[in-house]
Amino acid sequence: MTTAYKLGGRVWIEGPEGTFLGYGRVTLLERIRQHGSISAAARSMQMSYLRAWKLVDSMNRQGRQPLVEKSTGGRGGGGARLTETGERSIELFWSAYRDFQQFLQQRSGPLQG
Amino acid sequence: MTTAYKLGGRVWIEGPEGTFLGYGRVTLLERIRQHGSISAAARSMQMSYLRAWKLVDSMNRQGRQPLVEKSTGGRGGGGARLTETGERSIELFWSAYRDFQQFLQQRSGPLQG
DNA sequence: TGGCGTTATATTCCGAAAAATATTACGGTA
DNA sequence: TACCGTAATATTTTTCGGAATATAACGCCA
Repeated sequence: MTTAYKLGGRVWIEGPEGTFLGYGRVTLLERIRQHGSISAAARSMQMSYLRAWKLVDSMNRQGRQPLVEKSTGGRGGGGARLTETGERSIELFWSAYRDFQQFLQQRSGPLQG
Repeated sequence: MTTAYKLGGRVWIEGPEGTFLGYGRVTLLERIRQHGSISAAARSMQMSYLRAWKLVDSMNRQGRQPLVEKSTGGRGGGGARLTETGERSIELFWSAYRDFQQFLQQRSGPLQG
């Protein structure tokens, strides 16, 4: 048996200012849903709060409506939660992502180098 | 009319040590064919010779056979030319690349965010 | 034998991106 | 009013990949 090559790749959804949704961004959204705050979500995936905040900000600015609703102060210091748009965005990306993975799988077969 | 999102992405062919063929690498191969040397190819695409040399080395090591044949010294200082494997590798990548572009195009349509 | 332009390789330098750090604002609660 | 943990934002520090620089080896030719 000889070495097998395979097709690799990445996909993302592009918005007005570049990347809108990608693997990392959507994973972050899911963590926010799970943990209820940007900071807890960031911690849970070894991401700095600053980076997470910027990603959320970028997504909120590019979405037709905000994907994440944030509140500051109050009991627990505040938090963040997904909007309906946020939920739909997650689905939107994973759907395209799944199709892409299938494409990669199928297209890896005919790679006779 | 609302803002249109579209699907973006990249593909590459993976070999034993990671990326084997990608857009930049294959473009480099074509430039080597065109110019007859690694250094001239690199210059023609604003790439440093060092970087170009490393890419060629990586491809040669990962291919079943070398993609680029190099000679040192002599009239003109030496040079480089594509092997038959190199030619076939270019085709191999562009073929997958074209299919991927088509996938992106088609899959961008159903992006109703 | 010296010159040329290439391949080959080591080493230093640099800038941009990421990480780390610091500070302020916020608004419930005790 | 003091405290807490968060959001929000500015600033400094670190890291790391690429660029730049330097040098040797090679082999033909004048």
